[in-house]
Amino acid sequence: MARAHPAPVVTATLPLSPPPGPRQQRLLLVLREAGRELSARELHQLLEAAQEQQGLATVYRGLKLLQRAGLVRCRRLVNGESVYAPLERDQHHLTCVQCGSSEPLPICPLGGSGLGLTKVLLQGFQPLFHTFEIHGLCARCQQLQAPGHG
Amino acid sequence: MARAHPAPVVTATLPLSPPPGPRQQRLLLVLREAGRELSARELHQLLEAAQEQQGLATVYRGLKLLQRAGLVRCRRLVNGESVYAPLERDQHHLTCVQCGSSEPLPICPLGGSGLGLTKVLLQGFQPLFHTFEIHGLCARCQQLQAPGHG
DNA sequence: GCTAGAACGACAACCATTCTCACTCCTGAG
DNA sequence: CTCAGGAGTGAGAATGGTTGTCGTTCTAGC
Repeated sequence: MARAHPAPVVTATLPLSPPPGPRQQRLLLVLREAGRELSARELHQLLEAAQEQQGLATVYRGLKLLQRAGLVRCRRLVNGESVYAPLERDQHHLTCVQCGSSEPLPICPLGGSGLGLTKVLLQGFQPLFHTFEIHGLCARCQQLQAPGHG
Repeated sequence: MARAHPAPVVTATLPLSPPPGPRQQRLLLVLREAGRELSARELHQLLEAAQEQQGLATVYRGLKLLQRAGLVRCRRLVNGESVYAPLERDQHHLTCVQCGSSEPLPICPLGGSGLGLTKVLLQGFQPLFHTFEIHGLCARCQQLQAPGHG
């Protein structure tokens, strides 16, 4: 299965990248419908279940395109896995350095109103998305690590 | 080479973790003397050059201990490598999603005064360090990607 | 039908990190 | 001193997410 898609369908006003093809739009749709971040593998499996399978390499390629097009954001979990979400979902996390668990953090350092950064700071850099994460010890791991407990 | 170090030397007032042993103090010293973030492999090589070699696995173990002790921070580069720096070096970055290059960003979302977060937000979570990163396209990659150029 | 070019899928390769396990060193007891 | 127990370590294998390779398939144009 391979195609050189004839006509792009999305026409968002993006600053740089060409609009994604239909395969990438599928990826974006699945990401939007999922209530949470998805890894490439999960995305691959969900597409397979929906009988719209793409090869794993294609999923990775599509995610990279979507990222560069400013439609998808990405972060790395402690276990090395990358997880993806639509750009508009501005969600950050508390991550435990001990057990790797990750829970949502209901604040955004940029106020949720996009990137409030001056051009002076960016120096020609075109921002697409940002990641903010607080690393520390979750309540459970604090107890396990406390003296006089284990 | 193995040792069950008899007496800890560092006595910082840390909230949770026991103070690191001498091997971990070596790691921390090298990180502090280096003007930049170091990967585990670089750290391993620098120690070797200083005739204080530690096995790579030991370096990884020590970095994890230092991280949990609140003495070292860590972030992942685009290529999958983790780089480490002393906690007190509060430095964030602009990272290009295309070429992976990473340049310093002279701001901190928390104002550089440590973690300005309320306990309500943290919910029992013990913060150790934070990461903030803006992902986008560097000036070079914008030009290469612009229509009418390539 | 035929050619050129782009996208794709399957699978191999890559590489940072973690795991395993035998070994060394330290400590404490006799 | 000698011995046993335990923690820390080093070398190399194993793990696993991601990327590279390469032959195939599709579309467009003629």
